[in-house]
Amino acid sequence: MVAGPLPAPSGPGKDRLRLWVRLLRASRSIEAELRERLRQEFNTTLPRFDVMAALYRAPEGMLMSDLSRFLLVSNGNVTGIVDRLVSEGLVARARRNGDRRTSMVRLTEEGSKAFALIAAAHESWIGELLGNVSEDEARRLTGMLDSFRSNWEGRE
Amino acid sequence: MVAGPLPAPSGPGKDRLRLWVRLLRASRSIEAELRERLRQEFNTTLPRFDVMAALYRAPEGMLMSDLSRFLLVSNGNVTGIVDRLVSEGLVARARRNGDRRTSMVRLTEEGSKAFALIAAAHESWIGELLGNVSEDEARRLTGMLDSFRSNWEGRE
DNA sequence: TTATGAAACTTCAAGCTTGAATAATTTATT
DNA sequence: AATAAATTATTCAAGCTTGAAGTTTCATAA
Repeated sequence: MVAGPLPAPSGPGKDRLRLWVRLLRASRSIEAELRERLRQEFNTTLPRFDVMAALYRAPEGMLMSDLSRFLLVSNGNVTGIVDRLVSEGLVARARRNGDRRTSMVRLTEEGSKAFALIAAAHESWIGELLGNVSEDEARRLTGMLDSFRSNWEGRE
Repeated sequence: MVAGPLPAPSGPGKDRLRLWVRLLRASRSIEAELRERLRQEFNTTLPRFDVMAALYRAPEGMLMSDLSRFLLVSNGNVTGIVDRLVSEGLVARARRNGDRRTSMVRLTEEGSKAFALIAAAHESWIGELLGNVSEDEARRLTGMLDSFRSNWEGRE
């Protein structure tokens, strides 16, 4: 699905196909670089960073199902990642009184401190990796992607 | 750092960070939808589709290392995916006279026919999923991503 | 030639990811 | 209350992905 070294395709719909290919290659390139740096500098992974980032914004904690919905991944997936974060002492599951099926997942104090460090590095990496996109261009692109998202939501 | 409803992040570099988050969410949403349809309609996966797409554009075949470089994935990864495609009869490894370390990987006739069908569906799915991005907007976005890519390449 | 190193590919362990199946609990219905 | 249905989370098998280590082959040079 990634673009090829051959004659540029043309015809109806080709512009959108080409856009998709560029979008995918860009996000894969950046993701790969972030993954590499997270591993080298902080000995962690992108999925763990994603979970911690979500929890960092929710000091009161999140349900497992909130996490999987927010991160766009499956329930079983989150279970495994949280398991590992718990075993590293970065995250804790807290029993709830109301509903015994669920538990609130939140960062431990150690997890919160660790994340703050990683997040600062992460933000500067993004600034570097997207350095040749001007802030103005970034805002315009973001706007386009927002309008895409608003039309996307409500699918399924 | 007061707890509570999180203010939209602001400050230097926040626009790029926000752009990255949107980019990632957009491509993950679309990828998830494509994966689901490939599974339901064609009983295949996105990585297999990617490999077949690359080979479809190279009738003379590709080396394993060409494939992994082109697809932005590791060598060992491609080995596994090609193994499965070979066992399904969609792809073949052909010995080369010159260099016995390598083999040319190419689509079988069956693989080529199968891919043509899937690719047609894939393109129409993209047209649908990106339907609310106008062709003109698609071209502009593509242009921005292209300029990003050209600055990106030459890293590492 | 023979050693040395580089290149192409595979194998492996660990982790990520999914969809399906299951278990536990809560909510709704009768 | 008793039953049925829906919700929440975990478990599981299969496949994807990586980085590192290992194998085979080729290229270079001493």
